[in-house]
Amino acid sequence: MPNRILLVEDDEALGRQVVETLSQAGFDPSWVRDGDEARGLDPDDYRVIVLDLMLPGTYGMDLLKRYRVNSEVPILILSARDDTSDKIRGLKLGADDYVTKPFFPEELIARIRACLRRPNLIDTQQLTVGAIQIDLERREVRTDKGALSLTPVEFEILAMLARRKGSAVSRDAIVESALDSSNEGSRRTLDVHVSRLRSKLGGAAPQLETVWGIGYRLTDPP
Amino acid sequence: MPNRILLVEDDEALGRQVVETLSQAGFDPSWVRDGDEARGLDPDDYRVIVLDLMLPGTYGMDLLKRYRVNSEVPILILSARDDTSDKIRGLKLGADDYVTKPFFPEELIARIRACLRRPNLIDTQQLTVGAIQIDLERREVRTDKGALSLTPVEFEILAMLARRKGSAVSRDAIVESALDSSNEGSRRTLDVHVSRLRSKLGGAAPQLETVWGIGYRLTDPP
DNA sequence: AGCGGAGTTAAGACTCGCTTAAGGTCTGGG
DNA sequence: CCCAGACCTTAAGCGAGTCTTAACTCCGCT
Repeated sequence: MPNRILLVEDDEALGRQVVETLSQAGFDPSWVRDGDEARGLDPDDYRVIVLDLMLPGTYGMDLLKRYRVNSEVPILILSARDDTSDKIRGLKLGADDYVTKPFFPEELIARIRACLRRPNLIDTQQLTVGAIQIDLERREVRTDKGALSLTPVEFEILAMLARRKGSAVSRDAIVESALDSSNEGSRRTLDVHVSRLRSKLGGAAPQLETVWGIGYRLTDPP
Repeated sequence: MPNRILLVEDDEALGRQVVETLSQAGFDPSWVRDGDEARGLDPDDYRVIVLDLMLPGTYGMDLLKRYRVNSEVPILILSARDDTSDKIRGLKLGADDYVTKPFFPEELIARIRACLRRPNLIDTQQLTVGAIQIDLERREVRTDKGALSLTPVEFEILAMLARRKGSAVSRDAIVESALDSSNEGSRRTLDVHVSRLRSKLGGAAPQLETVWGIGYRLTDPP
């Protein structure tokens, strides 16, 4: 029972994906599809609870309150990007962290690990990679030298790499997420953006590594 | 009589839903379907009044005024999403808070509880961002140079940014919350309002930052 | 060496946002 | 009933910021 995680998620596809990711990461996920079913469970049977706020039947918020009455288990909520009010209410009601949909599985894992490490913390959507700090909420990037002014494309590229910190990301994936997907023109375009990104990153530039034949990778310095 | 709530709502389905939610939450709701009927009741018999502004017969606004003449009971109004002007008028006439339709039952409950907790305060929230002070109840904005006279749209924009102080807010989100959503015409309209807002903000204008390609952000000065 | 992927630079096209000015609508007063 | 004022919207011009393309150079692998 060391790594039991409860996932409350009604979306079939997303649920399956998360369960698989969790398994691969060494967790032992239980997946419950609706709030009414989740209501009967004992939250203390789990190390972390991942809760989608948009649920049929018992609403997620309701469940959150219910669990918090007599349990201190870390609760991580999933919410839609622009539903700020829900996030706020969720955190006020005792959630420990939130992840905004859509998210990369790696991001969720990282947050869960963070929950386990230091129960009851964190509130801001910040990614840190070495000297690079990315505030997704403010849409701002800073290094030890201060804030950078990045263009939208540069920001997207960096954020994407940071979310998958440490893993190599293919050029195609980056192009698809950060550039106008309609454009399948020159394959040198990404190079240009990365080039400028590096020059703006200054001393932190070496963290943005080229993975030859694949794409790029953003890593912590040794 | 501890938790009597008066609900004035003409929509059958919505009314039923709210009544049920209120009951489950431990309140004792009375449901009246139209304004004329509600007019005869004594507002002080209730702890909170939930009032739909769109009513047949006596208009909701009328009822609101009438109640406010000789009662301090907290009044919470329901209004349609884009009916900003109604909300504004309602608050000016002494409503304590508003909930925008459609809403989650939990949200309504939370607001009612808030009303009970701090009678007549709810929307007294003052938002402060650097030198800018926003009084949501008085609908007044002041900077270190004194009070500003903002138009409804300008106020809405500023309030929205202030509620999400520090985060970048998309143009779409601002337009949706502050402008008539029916209008999807010129996308330059927001620019004009922001421009005028900045000039009225004077020295505090730099706090209203442009986030290129995204929207705007209101921040504390460093 | 040779090949192809990656980096750099500069130029042009394009998008985005700010401003000013000109209708248009609504409201309250005369 | 009309007028004046306040407000919102639309339009158009401008400047600045950003993206893409192309051409060339550089680098790593075989």
